[in-house]
Amino acid sequence: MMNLFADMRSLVVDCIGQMVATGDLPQGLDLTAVAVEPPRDAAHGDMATNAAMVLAKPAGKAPRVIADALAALLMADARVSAATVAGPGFLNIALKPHVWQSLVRAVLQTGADYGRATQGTGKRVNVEFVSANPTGPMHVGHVRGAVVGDALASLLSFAGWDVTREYYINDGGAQVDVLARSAFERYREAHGLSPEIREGLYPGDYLIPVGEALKAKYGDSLLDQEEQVWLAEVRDFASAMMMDEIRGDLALLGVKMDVFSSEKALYGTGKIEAAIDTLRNLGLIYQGTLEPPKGQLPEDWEPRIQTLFRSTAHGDDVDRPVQKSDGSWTYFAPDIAYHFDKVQRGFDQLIDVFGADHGGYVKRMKAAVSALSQGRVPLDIKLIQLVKLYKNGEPFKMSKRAGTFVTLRDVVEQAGTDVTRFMMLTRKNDVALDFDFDKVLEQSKDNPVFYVQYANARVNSVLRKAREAGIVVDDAALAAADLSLLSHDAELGMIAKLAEWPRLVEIAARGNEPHRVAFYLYELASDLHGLWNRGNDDPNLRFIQAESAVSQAKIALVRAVGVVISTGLAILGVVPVEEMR
RNA sequence: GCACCCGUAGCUCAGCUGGAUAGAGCGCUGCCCUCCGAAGGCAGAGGCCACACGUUCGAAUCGUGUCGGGUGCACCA
Repeated sequence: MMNLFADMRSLVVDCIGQMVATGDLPQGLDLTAVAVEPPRDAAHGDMATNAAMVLAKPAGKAPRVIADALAALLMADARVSAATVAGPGFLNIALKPHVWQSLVRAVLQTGADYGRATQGTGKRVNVEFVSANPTGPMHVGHVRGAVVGDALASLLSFAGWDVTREYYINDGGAQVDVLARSAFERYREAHGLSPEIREGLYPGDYLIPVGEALKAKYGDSLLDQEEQVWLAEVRDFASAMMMDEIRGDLALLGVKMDVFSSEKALYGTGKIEAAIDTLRNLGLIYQGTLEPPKGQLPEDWEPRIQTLFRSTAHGDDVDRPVQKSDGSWTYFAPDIAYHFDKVQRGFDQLIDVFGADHGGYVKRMKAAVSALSQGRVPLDIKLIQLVKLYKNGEPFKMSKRAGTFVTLRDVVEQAGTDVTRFMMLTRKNDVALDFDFDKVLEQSKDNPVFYVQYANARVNSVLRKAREAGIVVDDAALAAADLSLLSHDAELGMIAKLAEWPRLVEIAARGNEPHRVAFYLYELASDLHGLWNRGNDDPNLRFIQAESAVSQAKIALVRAVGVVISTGLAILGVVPVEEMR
């Protein structure tokens, strides 16, 4: 796969090897810190390496001495046009134009696979995200986590990982009982009785259809029964309906899960016991009493003997209870079992996408996975910060349907799937994000979604115009074009941006940071808009020229940009538009 | 009180394993359509990268501490 930065790094490493062979450098050097990167300032050349500075100390030589020798060796390579030493020992490398030009051909030939990385090849990763309680429709808070999780999964897949998208249904706790009671009131309502939506129940209108469905199924047979009679059935019925609702919400966002795992399904199977026993066999389970929390003491605090997990042995601040004093499991216990299950399914890496309010949960979860996998499986937890909604500059927080919160459906119906998804990725996950309904629909540079889409539309516009002019612009013809005609600095600069794509994918995938893709696409779009407009001043830079061969070369570049935009947008789950309107 | 996250231009934010003169958008100034979409582009002004020490050839980036802001803190999920 075409990755110029990786190629040049290999070259640098080869040259270092030669210097070792000739005795100019000692053997056994650690080369992991040797990097080949785009220089911050384009005037410095095409690529820069820190090799001489990194190796200076272990080699016991001045960086510039190493750099000079390295430069001479690099110059012998057919791809290198210049290798100059600068500053404290940077080695700036300039590539011959044909190297850049051939990259365009490679992009056109590999198409949507250009930039695909191999760092995850042969490895399996599980990305757990959303995991909303099945007690109502998804709300704004879930949207960002859903998009980030889904885009991250796509990104990792593009980086070679075998990815499983997974949803953990929290259907085992007290809140599904609350759901059942709330639904029961709607069931009474369906029978013409006035519902008593007491404090603590879910008031949203979305439960009205659940009440009606209960009536359709059970008639009036549950009406005068005690709670203990109907609770379990109504709970299962209502949460199943809510999961259908949630699946619909996910579909609206374009998210497809591979696996839904149920918390409730863990109970009674012995899985929780097995997970805890595994920890016990490691000597990490004991009976004990926790210290009271520092600071203001809860009023009803009293020391209690509980079953504790020695999470402090794996980096946590305090040990955590897995069983309450009455012997029942805490929420943490099935979570341990669930993660144990994921470990046993053979994943090489686990990722959890949680809301920022779960920050206090991170250390204990990592401790559990570390213990259960004997340190084999890393768990990365991405905490997703809040989304603040605005409309007409005012905070926007009520929904017609749900009453107390804005639903995912509210957002997607107003902003559209593509806009919503892209906007959710315009911040890194641990920073709060403002989402302004007016701004995201605005057609201006201020709106990154529009800006990137506009660039893609311009690519298509050029292809369309070229066809009208009788120029052959299918990918095969463009790949066969005489790309040596792309010799202008502006064009070579555009290619350099395309060359960054594989590198960007690697960096983003390594850090589990899909937002980097969105930022890259914005920069790529900016470069294209810039190149486009330079045709105003310099007719030689216009894409469609009098000579067909010249046009083909220039259009090949434009098309290559379009390929990368499409590929990047696909990772984000955004459909590229062909034409603005 | 403790833990985690954040603190970069007037505003909203990028900044990968430490690298050369710290970037983008908005806003502000001034330019560019006889030209493939100006829904764009170019240029300019605007910074003690919260602060202080430390590590190093080199720190916005790593470490420690301080100050601001947010979030979470016993058998709740």
